[in-house]
Formats: sequence, structure tokens, C-alpha cells
Amino acid sequence: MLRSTRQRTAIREVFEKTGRPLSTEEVLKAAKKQVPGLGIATVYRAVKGFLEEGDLVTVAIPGEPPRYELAGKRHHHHFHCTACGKVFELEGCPGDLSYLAPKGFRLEDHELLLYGRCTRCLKA
Amino acid sequence: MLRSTRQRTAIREVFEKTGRPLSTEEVLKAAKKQVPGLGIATVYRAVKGFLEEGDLVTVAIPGEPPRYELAGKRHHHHFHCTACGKVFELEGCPGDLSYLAPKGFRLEDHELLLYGRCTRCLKA
DNA sequence: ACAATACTGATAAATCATTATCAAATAGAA
DNA sequence: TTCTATTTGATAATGATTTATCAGTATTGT
Repeated sequence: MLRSTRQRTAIREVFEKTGRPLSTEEVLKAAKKQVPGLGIATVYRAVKGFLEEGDLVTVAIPGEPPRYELAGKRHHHHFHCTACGKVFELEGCPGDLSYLAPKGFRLEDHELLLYGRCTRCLKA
Repeated sequence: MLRSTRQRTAIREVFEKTGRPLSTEEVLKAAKKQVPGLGIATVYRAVKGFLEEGDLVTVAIPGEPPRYELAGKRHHHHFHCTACGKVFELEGCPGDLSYLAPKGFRLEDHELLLYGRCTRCLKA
């Protein structure tokens, strides 16, 4: 049975409050404000559990450790700031991209990633 | 100074003849047809050297080891077959995607990855 | 052909993210 | 409150990719 602990509660709240995909290290850092002694192993365990329960989904970034975000959102893509490394959620999508697939190939899904600088990094 | 060896020549030719992004293991397998005794360390060294010389560029795929392709091609994207794992080069691009970036963000680049089945895997 | 040195192959070692281990702490039921 | 199984934190272990090591080999300039 899955218990409700301070650690897991804090980790879940981090995702609810942050609103962008987070790596395990980002989760650890943020959740430590609520639970100072939190260990990275607990973050991995909690994230794994949330993934299995369907509360989180994985956001894979090329060449980067995976991020995780709350499940249930509609189709969207992401922006990766090349300065601070943060990943942001985007609205919108170019739409049907099947015209890009070679003839004879079957398109099942797609992923779009924008790269650049976020507002905060541009100001800094 | 960089010497021209059978191994490096074979590895370079693999990229020229294959025409799609290759992982180190794919390079090893293909280049062994020319140089049977080829070792994986030599592949890593050659790829690293070609990257530094600007002959190759990295093609990063989420959750996968990196692929490499010849540099100097015009802007393009890739198709990842979820069955065989091969990565293919695509022509075309949705074009300007700056309308997707949040206000105040600066868009510098983008990457689009299509997922599905390649012709060969659909037939099999 | 010779000499100098870069290259190769096999494999040990280093990385880095993730998982396993285990004693101590804690949530939940009675 | 008490009991018991789950959870936690620290850290060792794992898995996978990449790099370092080193003796032997091969390439290039002379």
C-alpha cells in the first residue's frame, strides 16, 4: 500500500506548483525547502511511483537527463533554455507533420523542442 | 598530426555511403566489413576526431545513445523508427516556429523528431 | 628503407544516472 | 498507544557509455 509521507507530499507539490518539467535534481532542490533532509533516492522512488500511478510522465531531452511533468495535459511541446538548462512548457503545435515522413513510412508521433534563452536569462 | 589509416578511412566511408545518422555500434558493425579487426575504441576516437575537425555533427535522440552524421548538410530533421531503432534523415521543415515561443523568450534553434515505423519494418 | 611518432586493439577505468541495500524512522490500523 | 509493514536517507552497487592505458603496429617525412 502507498503511504502518504511528508517527502512524497512535498515532491508532488513541487510539480503542482512549478508547472514545468523537472529533473530529479531540480525536484530534490525544490522539495528540500519543505523537507530539508530529503535524499535523492527518495526522489527517484517517488517519481518512479508517480510514473507507475500515471500521475507523472517523462519528458525526454536529447543529451540531458529526463524531466518529469504532471500527466493529463493536452498535446504540447517544450522550450529548453540553453543558458540555465530549464525546460518550459509550450502551447500550440505545428499540427499534422505526416508530409515530412518519407513515402512508405508510418508516422505515429512527433516531438518538437525549441532551443534559446528564457526571459530570465536574457535579462541577466 | 592526423594520419590516414585504413580504420579511419573505412569509418569515414561508412558515413558517406550510409547517408543516415549512425551510432558508434552501427559504425563499428558497418566498418568491420572493411576492417574486420576494428575495435570500438578506434570508432570512438575516430568519431571524436571527426567531430573536432567539423566533419561530423552529433544527432541526439532522447533516451538513446547519440548518432553522428556528416556535417554541412542544410537544415533538416529526423525520423526514428521505433521498431528497428534506425534514425533517418528527413527533408523539409515546418518553417518559422517563433510563434510557439513564450513572450520574452528568444528562439535560437529547434529540433523536430518524428517517430514511427520505417518501410522495412512495416513490411516485416 | 629508416626513424619518429601517431594509431590500434584489448581491456581496465572513469562517468553518470539510476537502483539496491539496510538499519533507523514513521505512517496507518487496531 | 502499540504494533507492523512501509518509507526514508546514506551509500554501495549496478548498468551503460565513453575514455584512458599500454604494448605492439603502421604511417609519414626524410
